[in-house]
Amino acid sequence: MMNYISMLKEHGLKATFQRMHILEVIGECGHKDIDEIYAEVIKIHPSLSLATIYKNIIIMSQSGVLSEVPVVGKKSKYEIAKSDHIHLICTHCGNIEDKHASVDNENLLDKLAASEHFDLDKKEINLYGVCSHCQNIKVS
Amino acid sequence: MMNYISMLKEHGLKATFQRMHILEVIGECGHKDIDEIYAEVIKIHPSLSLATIYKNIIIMSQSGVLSEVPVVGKKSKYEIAKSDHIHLICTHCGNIEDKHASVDNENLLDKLAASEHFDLDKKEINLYGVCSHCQNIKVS
DNA sequence: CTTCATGCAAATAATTTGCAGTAAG
DNA sequence: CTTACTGCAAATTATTTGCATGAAG
Repeated sequence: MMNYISMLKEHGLKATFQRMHILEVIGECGHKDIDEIYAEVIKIHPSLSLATIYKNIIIMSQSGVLSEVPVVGKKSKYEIAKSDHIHLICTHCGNIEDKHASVDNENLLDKLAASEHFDLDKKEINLYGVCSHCQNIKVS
Repeated sequence: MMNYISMLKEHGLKATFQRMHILEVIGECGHKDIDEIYAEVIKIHPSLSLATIYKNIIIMSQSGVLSEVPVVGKKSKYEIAKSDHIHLICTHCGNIEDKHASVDNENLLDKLAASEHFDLDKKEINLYGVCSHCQNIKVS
């Protein structure tokens, strides 16, 4: 269980109930877009406005509390910021699963960037396909 | 020089002047978003409407003529569809450069997907950072 | 206290749609 | 010819903003 209060304060943001609720939803549900986050959050905090969601998703992404996962053909999803990893994105159900990259793999990308004199900040590896769960649904 | 006419027909789309102009702009300029594509296209075809750009970007992406490159914090860019490759995305100037992945690297991702019983369709590897060009600008 | 965050409503921007007219095959 | 495509304007959806109020530190 993460401590969202200190996470926010370390990034210079006040720990409001609204932010806590947004982080709790994202922390539990994984990768969700703005509308999904809003739909979940108002269940536990009905008066929270959509404008506040927008403002906070933006400021928390910029300050490094959240990270944005842009997805082909969909609205961006958001997750609690963490070390680089691979997203397995199901193009059938839209579900996203995290996979931590092998060191070998990361090194290759680091080397590529270094050889290009590219000051690498973030590696985004998104794998699109159909998850095993959806393959079963399709068959039946 | 690619043949956009046959490219469109192979995907079941009529080869209109509008589509040809959109493809020419994307082919020459590389990765551009909707607004940039529109701004370029009306230079050579002033009557082409923004709605037509939208309709065509969508249908050409769905049919596999174009592919969408979603970018953190920005509107998606579009490129002529080609084999999987790595994008070096400069977070300073926004420029995107293509790099073809080493076979070693691709295999690792293939294996990861296979071990998860994930029916892999598209590998998206986006490297975000500052390109060598922008590093020089920042220093000066 | 003092500053920053919220919530509303209103403004703006982005995208989609319907449909009559046109062009492609 | 026939079907698909375009362009316009209108509708819809998405996102941002200003400002008075309220909460956090």
